[in-house]
Amino acid sequence: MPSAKFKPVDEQLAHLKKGAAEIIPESEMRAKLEQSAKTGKPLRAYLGVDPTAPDIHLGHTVVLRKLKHFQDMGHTAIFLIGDFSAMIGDPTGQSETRPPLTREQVDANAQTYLAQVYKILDREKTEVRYNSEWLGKMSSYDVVRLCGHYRLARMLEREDFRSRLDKNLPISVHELLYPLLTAYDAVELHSDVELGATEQKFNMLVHREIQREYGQVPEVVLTMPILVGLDGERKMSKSLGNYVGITEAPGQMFGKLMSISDELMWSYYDLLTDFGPPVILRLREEVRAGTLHPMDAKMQLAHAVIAGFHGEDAAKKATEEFQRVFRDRQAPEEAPRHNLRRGEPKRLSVLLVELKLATSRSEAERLIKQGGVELDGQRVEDVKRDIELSKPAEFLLRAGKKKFLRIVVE
RNA sequence: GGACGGGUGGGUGAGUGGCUAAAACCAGCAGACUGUAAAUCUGCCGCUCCUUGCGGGCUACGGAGGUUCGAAUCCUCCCCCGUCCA
Repeated sequence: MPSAKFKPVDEQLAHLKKGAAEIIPESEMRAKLEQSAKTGKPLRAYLGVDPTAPDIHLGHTVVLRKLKHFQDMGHTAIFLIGDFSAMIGDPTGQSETRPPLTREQVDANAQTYLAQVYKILDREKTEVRYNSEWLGKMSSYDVVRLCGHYRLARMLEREDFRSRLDKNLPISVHELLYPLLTAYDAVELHSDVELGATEQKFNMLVHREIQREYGQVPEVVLTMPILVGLDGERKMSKSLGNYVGITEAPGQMFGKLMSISDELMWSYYDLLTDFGPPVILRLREEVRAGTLHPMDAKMQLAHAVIAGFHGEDAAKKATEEFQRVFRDRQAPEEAPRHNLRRGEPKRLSVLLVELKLATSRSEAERLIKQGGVELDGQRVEDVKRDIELSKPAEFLLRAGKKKFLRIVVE
């Protein structure tokens, strides 16, 4: 007899599968959902993060959004901050040993993280835990005992370890501990489901086995694909500069999202919006058939993503602004203002540098030569153009496609 | 500790005495085109000065010296990185 508390199992499962790379094993996921429906007991789903980077970008939100799905369906979402394990360093995907973080770095990162996480998760319903709570208390004996539950050969099955071993690259012994310690998180949390990016798959599979060793029913592992960055090639990451930060201004986000390739937008639809698979499929069909312009599809995507972080109004405004500036090539509604004092006429190229619209005078002149500078909508042709600053005036300065400044001479 | 290989512009990476501000590719920027800041094409892509020119000056090939009319290129010492051996 299904509880009124939860939606039908099939519906839940379909929702959870959206965008997911793998559910391991899917049959157990279904069984757990059925069990929970029967008993009225929510599932405990958790996501563990290493607070290694202070800022969250869209790439991180993929898996957070999945956790939110569990939350929305009435299950318990646990956000686990790996403050202890981060000090050890996850070897995943690292070609070399990562330097451990200090306590201070970890704490600071954790705080910024949480503040941003609540843009997606419901603060009231989220159980936040820190794994130092239990890992910090373990004795050497406890650790040794934990290690006794896993075999070296199994550990070395992991691709990263294997390839490093093959290539004679160093593997620190403590790196082997990482999956085991985080496995203990799963034990401690009595988790039913663990979420993670595909690169976490190995770790999470170890977690299952350790849970079994500790007499628990193993969790189901749900992996999400890695979000490809704006360049369309590499994973989204801050260090590669191909990211959209979730605290960025709506206009900024819109522009960045519009700059992704037409092909990439479909995976963004999948991983970053709540559009259902049938809807996305239909959009895709329409674009292919030529009845929907790819630009429109992309604007809709940008709108949806931005609405999630900044609200419907801001998203709408960003959309209109984009159309105005880039599609219709008009001046933005509100360009940032900049006041200038009256004075001697000034060389435009010098002014551009002072206003930080160009980094050097050479660059400023280059920009003018290439026709990238406009004054009140008039392209500037003359590199030696001087700007009159002797009396009060106001004009709109445009440098390149994206930079506008309303200059006020007082 | 030993042997060998290597350090070039934001990145990869060519260049082994002048024609090299330094190939090529990527990234970045601009223009054109498109109802996109997609795609594509073209151009630009160290700094600076002016008379904006296939113009002048300065800075640049790990660091410091040296050889030379002239060095990223040759020599000396130093620093750093990688691979293999112990």
